[in-house]
Amino acid sequence: MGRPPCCEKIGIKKGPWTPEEDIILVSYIQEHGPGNWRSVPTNTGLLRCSKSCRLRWTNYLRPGIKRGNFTPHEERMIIHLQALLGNKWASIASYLPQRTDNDIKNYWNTHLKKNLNKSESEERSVSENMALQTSATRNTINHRSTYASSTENISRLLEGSMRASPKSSTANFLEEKMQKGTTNLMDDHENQFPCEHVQGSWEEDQSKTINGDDDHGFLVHPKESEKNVSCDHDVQEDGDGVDDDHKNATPPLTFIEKWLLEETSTGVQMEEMSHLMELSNML
DNA sequence: AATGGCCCCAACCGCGGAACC
DNA sequence: CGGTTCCGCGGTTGGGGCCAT
Repeated sequence: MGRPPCCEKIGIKKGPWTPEEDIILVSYIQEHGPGNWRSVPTNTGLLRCSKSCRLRWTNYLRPGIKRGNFTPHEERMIIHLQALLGNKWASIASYLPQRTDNDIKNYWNTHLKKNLNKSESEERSVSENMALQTSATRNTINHRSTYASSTENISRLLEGSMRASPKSSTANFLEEKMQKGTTNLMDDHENQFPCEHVQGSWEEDQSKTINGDDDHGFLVHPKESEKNVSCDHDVQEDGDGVDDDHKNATPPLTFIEKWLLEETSTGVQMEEMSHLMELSNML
């Protein structure tokens, strides 16, 4: 006999998650920590399969997720990493720990791939840098509100829920939750996951990060992360990039890591980029 | 105001490898 | 060791929102 079945197929709810379900899931994970997804639907009473719970958590509810526009720096990183790694979204996401693989995949499919194809067909001689600048400009003009954190994210969900429907008992419960201080849910969360962007024990193999601001985010590859876990801040909107700790990181850096370090501190020149691409092809 | 088309993204599906018994 | 299930990943899609007409 192997493991017992994940979940009953019958009676499983599909489709968008409601704020109530989100709260139930978050509350449960706060208490028990992520993992053992099979037991989540059973213990919470959620009519969702374990897979759906895991997906909802990792792609949406997990602390430290940055939502909204991708910065030009993130865009560059994705383009580079995609060129180097292919469609290994999970691997790419490990270099952008505030973003989920799903987010990156979506962004690639809806924005970057389109832009790259377009610029390729229009004029192959025009540098990629130009295309990126155009894209970055569009980004700043056509910006959407950025979810600063999952806290705000859930707050929004809850607010929407309150407005949309007369107060149910669940809604009252949720509102109570929200009114207890500044979203106690996430305060508690902060206690349980003191470093939001570091997933720590619940996903040991996830990358641990040390962040700069949007344009200068700094990160450490998973394999080096244990030494460099830092919990000094939430999702940052300021800071200026590489700090001394990282410069002093002793383990040998991979090619990509080296490039990322260079990239974050100096910006990428197109010649360097093409050179790097050549190098990576040779590897 | 109504309608249709397009865009975007959250969520689902299916697969492969890992884990468990 | 083989069978069964879990977990994570990449690809795909459904539907809501936005915009032009």
